[in-house]
Amino acid sequence: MPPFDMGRVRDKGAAAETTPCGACPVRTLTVCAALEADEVRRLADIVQMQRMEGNQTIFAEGDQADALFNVTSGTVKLYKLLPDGRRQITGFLVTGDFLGLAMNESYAYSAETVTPTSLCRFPRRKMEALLDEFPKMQRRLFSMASNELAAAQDQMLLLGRKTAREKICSFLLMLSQRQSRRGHKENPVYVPMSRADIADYLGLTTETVSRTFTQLKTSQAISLQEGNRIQIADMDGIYDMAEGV
Amino acid sequence: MPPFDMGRVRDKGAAAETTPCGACPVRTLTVCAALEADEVRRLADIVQMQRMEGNQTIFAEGDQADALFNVTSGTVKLYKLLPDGRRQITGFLVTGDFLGLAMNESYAYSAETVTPTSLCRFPRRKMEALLDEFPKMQRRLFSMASNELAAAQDQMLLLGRKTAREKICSFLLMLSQRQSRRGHKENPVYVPMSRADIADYLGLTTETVSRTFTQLKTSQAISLQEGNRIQIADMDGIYDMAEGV
DNA sequence: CGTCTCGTTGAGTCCGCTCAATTTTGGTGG
DNA sequence: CCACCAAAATTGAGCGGACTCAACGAGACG
Repeated sequence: MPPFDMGRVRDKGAAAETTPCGACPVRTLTVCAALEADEVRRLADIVQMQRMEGNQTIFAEGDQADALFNVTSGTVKLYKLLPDGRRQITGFLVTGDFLGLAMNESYAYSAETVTPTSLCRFPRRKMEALLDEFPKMQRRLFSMASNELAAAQDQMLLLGRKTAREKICSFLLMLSQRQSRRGHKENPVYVPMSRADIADYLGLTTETVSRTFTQLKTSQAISLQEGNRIQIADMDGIYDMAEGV
Repeated sequence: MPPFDMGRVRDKGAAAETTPCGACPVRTLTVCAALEADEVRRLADIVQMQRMEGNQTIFAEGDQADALFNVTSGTVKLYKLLPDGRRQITGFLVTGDFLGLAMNESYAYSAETVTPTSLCRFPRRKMEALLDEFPKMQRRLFSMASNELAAAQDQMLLLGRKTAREKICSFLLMLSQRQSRRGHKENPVYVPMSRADIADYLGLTTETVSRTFTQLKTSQAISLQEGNRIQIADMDGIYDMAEGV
């Protein structure tokens, strides 16, 4: 056992922690991709690596927003709560995603890890100073925010107008497309989150999520595999069902 | 009748069209607020004023995105459609709001006027060139995108987890707060959009919207006034109902 | 005055929810 | 390696809130 174990022991890419950004394996996926070598070094000066287990709170809605994050591995969920405990998950972040786009002085949502996760932590003030220096980075961040906004609108369409089956199919396709954009195969789809998380993301209950998976399984459209993976057998069918065709 | 009637006749602030930006009455509300006088002049060089009646299409989802807009008066709705015609309105824009935050090469949603509307139209390429020149403006736009993102998350909570009554109450409060932020009274609330638009914004049907208004009216929480105005009689009660308390 | 659109109201249905009971999974210790 | 337990997922039964379908009323407009 090492003298300190902030979780680094299980990180195969631990080199990233000693040379924080230059050797970062996910740099091309994220904000940092916009930067030159010397700019990356400036970023490395202010960044702190952070590793967390699953189901840990990163920050809570209303907390003073004094840091931004970049997810370098793992999955994170963002959510908002109603006073009586009803929860809406507004997004799942994966490797390369930026955490902290929507915030003023305080965070507008809570963030929790789903799986064990590595984060780059940027103190907010220093980050803002850096943004003023590097318009390219600012631009990149703006473009990411634009994409987020477009995704948010898709999600509104889903929540407001789609049936349970359409929601589940859309969800599977979203995960599939996301992992293929990240350079993985589109199939099988890795689904690390619980039924409860899926339900709170899609505006359903865990029972309905479960029943809908069963239906899709029975109709041979998908098959559940080990390790939280789902094989989409009938990709075209799922596509059509996602839009109600 | 004037020789040309692109709608200007009904615009009391028609001066804005002759000195496009310098004299713009809503400049402090929007992107342009970030700019110096000489920068505003540069912006004025590329802007076109545009006036439209109600229920006109500004652009459609999938159209090539070659312009951005600023709403200088009136109300605009943004929406997405499913193949079978189901519609989700993702937002209502009013005076000072920026139109075109979420887009790549093509628009991610359709935009239609609700009431007669004035727009500043910015050709996209020229706008992008200007953004590179004026980081302040870029920054302002980023900050607006952040706010939009936070609002989108609130809307997801509403769509995914709130009941019909909670949705209607939240909607009224949103309109009330928006108009008080614009310097108007918080009450009565101006509601220019149809029941169908409200329904498609809240993920309900027109019948349910109508029934819920009737309930709130019956319970003395609100009263409908002439001119599409709604008086919130029990502001605290509506607040509580908006969050299910 | 007739027509058309929009909003309201009523009656009945259904999809997804609630409540409850199993079954399965994954982690722990013997 | 297996037994045990708690947590998660699945399945069942019945209910209810919002939907569908339909009728009716109220303005707006020609």
